[in-house]
Order: sequence, then C-alpha cells, then structure tokens
Amino acid sequence: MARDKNALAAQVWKQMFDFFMRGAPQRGKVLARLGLTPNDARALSALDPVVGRTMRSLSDEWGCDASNTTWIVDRLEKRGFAERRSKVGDRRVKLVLLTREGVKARQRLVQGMYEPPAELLKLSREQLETLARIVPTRGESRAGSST
Amino acid sequence: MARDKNALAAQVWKQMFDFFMRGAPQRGKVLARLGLTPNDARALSALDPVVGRTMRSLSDEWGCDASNTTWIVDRLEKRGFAERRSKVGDRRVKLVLLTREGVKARQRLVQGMYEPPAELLKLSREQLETLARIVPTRGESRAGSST
DNA sequence: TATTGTTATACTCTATAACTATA
DNA sequence: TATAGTTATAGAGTATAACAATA
Repeated sequence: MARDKNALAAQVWKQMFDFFMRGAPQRGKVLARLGLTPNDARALSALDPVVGRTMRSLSDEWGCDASNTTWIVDRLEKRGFAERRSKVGDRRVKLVLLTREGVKARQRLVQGMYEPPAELLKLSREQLETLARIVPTRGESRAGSST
Repeated sequence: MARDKNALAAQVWKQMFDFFMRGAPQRGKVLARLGLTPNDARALSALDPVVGRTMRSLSDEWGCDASNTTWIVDRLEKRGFAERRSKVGDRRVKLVLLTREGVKARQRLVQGMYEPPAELLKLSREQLETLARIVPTRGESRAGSST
C-alpha cells in the first residue's frame, strides 16, 4: 500500500488497459453489425457535416499516406456517408464532409461504442461519480462541471 | 448530478474510452520502436515459455481462421520469439511456446505498453488508490488486496 | 517550382478451400 | 471418418512512386 507513486500509477494504467482490452470483442461486434471497418469508424468520428476536413489533415491525424486517405474516403463516399467539395479559395484542396446519412451512421456508431460494459454498470452510483471525477478528460477541468 | 445511473455509467465509459484512445499514437510508437505489429504484440502476450498453447486455442481466442494463426505464429518463429512442439499424447496437436528471446521481447513490450501516460502521473496518490480500487479487474475481487 | 490529391502498383494481412498427418 | 494444422490462393487494406491539376 505504501508503494512508490509511479508504481501505483503503472498499476492503475495496467488495470484500465486490461479493462479496456477485455471489451475489444464487443466493440468488434458493434462494427460488424454496422458493416464498418475500424478505419470506417475512425473516419466517421473524424468528420463533421458542416466545417469539413482536408484530405491532408486527415492523413496527418491518421499518420498514414495520402493515397490511403483517398482510399478510405472513397469507401465512405461510395456508401453515401461523405462527400468531397473543392475548397473555394484554393481548388487544389478538397474538403470532406459528412452527408446526412453519414451523420446517422456516426450516431449509430457512437451509441454502440459508448455502450458501457456490464462490469461498469455493476458499480455503485458513488463509485461511478468518483470515476467521472478522477478519470482525466481532454483539456477542460471537470471540477464543478454539472453536465 | 442526480442523473440516471445508466447515463452516469455511459458517461464514465465514454471518459475512459476517450482517455484510452488519446494514448493510441503513443502505443503505436512503442510497437514501431520494437518492430512489432499489433498482431505480434497480441501473440506475444498470449504465449508463455513453459505451458504452451495449441494453435486451435489461439485461433479461438483471436477469433480468426486457423490458417491466419499459422501465419502469425510463423512470423514469431522466424524472428526466434516462439517455437512449435508436437504434443506428446497426440501428435496432430502442436504446442506453441515462447523462446528465451520471446520472453525478452514480451518484457520489452509490457514495459512500453504499460508505461502510464503523463495525465495519470499527475493525479494524487489518493486518486490513484481510488482508481485502483474501483476499476474492474478480471475475476478476482480487489477488496482488501494489498499487492 | 511547390503543393494537393489521385492513379498505378506492389506488399502485408486475412479468409476460404484443398490438402497432409495423425487419431 | 474426424480432427489439427498447413499450403494454395484470392481479397482487403496499406504504402511508395509516378502523375495531374492548381497555386
């Protein structure tokens, strides 16, 4: 119990890691049910229906080659989930946006992927609230946030 | 704050999900540094140097075809990380075991993958201990565990 | 000339089907 | 005949290189 804090953090990380990995098969099933590959899911998550993203920025975010991004966006476009538009100021650049169908697909995806596993539902309300307070979130502080 | 418990669990799950996904690039780098594919890593984790696993049981655990398992184990064997042995009682069956080099590779992998992210190290000792208590672990109860 | 994105192509990973060897 | 595993082969996904269009 009186262990080095780094070792404690490592243990917690391992616990979270294993907990998360245990849910991998379930997430795989969600994707299979929706007929999406992991890449499709990542792409749906990265896009929006209004602002749009350039091919280049997607390649950078995904750390993959531009030709691969072309292929991934092609897949989404063929299924009617995304569309390309030439940018107004610079016609070399293309913006990729979610279509109405793409937004729906993304909603279904989020619902499935964010479905909490049974192990989490078994925890008490107090434990859940504690977790919500402690687990680090992106940027914004959680203290006092009531939403 | 006085929300439905399911909604609360969903929020916690989303938080953990996002937290975990944020670390994905770092884990990708660890694999790249060690020259391992995600599959290699999964295989190294599944194997041990003493008991051994049958090809069949690996296929089942991974939910992939037996031929794919052959290919994955071949990769490890070519790098000297694993070896096949015919089982004594039934010579149709093959046991896959980690070699000495394989054990070392698995150690390097575990060290890299279980390196806790900075966000976790920033938490207080109390917060870490709380997480260790709450985050569900495989099977065994955590209550009173002092290791 | 430099940059954005696509096309041509080869390589890696995965699955299905046919096969070998043991039981 | 049935089972464990491999080999042959085809398909999906990814990368590198050459290319076209625009700046």
